[in-house]
Amino acid sequence: MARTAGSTGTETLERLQDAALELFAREGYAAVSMRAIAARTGVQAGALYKYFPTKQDILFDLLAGHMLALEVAWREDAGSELSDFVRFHVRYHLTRPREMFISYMELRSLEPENFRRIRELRRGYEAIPRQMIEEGIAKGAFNVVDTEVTTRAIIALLNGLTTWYREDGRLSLDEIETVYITLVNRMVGAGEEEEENV
Amino acid sequence: MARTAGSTGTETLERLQDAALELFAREGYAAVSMRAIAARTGVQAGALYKYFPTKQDILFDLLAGHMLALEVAWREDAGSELSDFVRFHVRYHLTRPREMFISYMELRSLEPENFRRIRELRRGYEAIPRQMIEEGIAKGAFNVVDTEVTTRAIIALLNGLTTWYREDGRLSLDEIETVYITLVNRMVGAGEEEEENV
DNA sequence: GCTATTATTAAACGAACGTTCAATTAATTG
DNA sequence: CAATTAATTGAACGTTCGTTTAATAATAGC
Repeated sequence: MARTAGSTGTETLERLQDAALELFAREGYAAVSMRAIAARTGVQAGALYKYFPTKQDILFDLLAGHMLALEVAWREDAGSELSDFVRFHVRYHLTRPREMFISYMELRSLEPENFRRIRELRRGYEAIPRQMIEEGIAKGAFNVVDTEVTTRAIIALLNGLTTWYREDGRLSLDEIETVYITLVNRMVGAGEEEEENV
Repeated sequence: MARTAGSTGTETLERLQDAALELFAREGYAAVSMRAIAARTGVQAGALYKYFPTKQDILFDLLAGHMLALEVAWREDAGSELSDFVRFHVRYHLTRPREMFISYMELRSLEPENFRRIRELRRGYEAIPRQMIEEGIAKGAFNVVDTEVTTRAIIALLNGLTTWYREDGRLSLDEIETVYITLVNRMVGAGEEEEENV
């Protein structure tokens, strides 16, 4: 019962977070035990508490980390068109399916205060397409029946990728990206006569 | 420790199923204890086992019951147009938000065999819009970039209602229904020049 | 009004849970 | 190479979990 040969804090932390991400995505937060996370990390359960004070903190850190990285990534190659956002969103999330999955599936597993904080980050991110849609309507470039429902529907469409996308599927990332851009453009009534310019 | 005055099996079963539905929807299957379900039902935990052999069976019965009722309801007022399906789907689910929520959120909580059975029911139901889209394309009434991605995206859009719809929201059922029909019509490229006929 | 039958309680089961902590070894520092 | 710090073990804590069961009160059938 002691320190393991070759162990370093940084590496164990990385394995721990990857283990938690994988297990939370596969089984759901509530169904995953600290012992299961520890086993996948390659340590005993007690060792996890060197890195996180509670199980809840593991989840919160994963979700907050994802949301912050997402915002940073967007700022790095932000575009001004709604199609730029769709392209970015699809590409970013399809290369991180587990993060995408838990960050909308496990909101309910957050304690109230943590929930509020993640919800705020999420609101900030979703404000991006929301504003693009509103501006497009204001400029007359878009044409929708109801701004609010359309906005929510588009966000739901994008997040819904989670429920059916499989990395080993026959569909390529490019293909999905292209189709989603077309779908969203149609939903907002963009172009109208030159719609298919993706 | 005995039978409670005025108790009947049928009524307790109904309360039990409603309690489980409410709690599973709010907290998630894994986070809900048999004792919590019992408390909301108004009995002790042991009494639940007169009605279901295991906790898993409560969930399975809820999901299977929902899927079967859904299919029956569709057969009762089935239409031939994709917009008929969208109208039906939105209306049926928005009046049953808890069932809608758990039946796509708690698939992961099903044991393998139960999962397969519910997935089959779900496949059967989703075959309805799938076929409508395929036929629309074959007839030249629809125009899409990729059938498979479009179909999945529409299903994801419909199921995504779950994530943002709140019964106390400002949006009426009719309003959401109308917008969703328009959105789906646009996604499949229906009409093209007379698109807004809902 | 007795007799089955039905519905429930209360207590108990072992297992698993999240978490704590003293002991111990590996790596790092000077 | 000794002293310090970092990382981990393994056992234990009290609690809660899903489930079982004997006892018992309320109802239904004849």
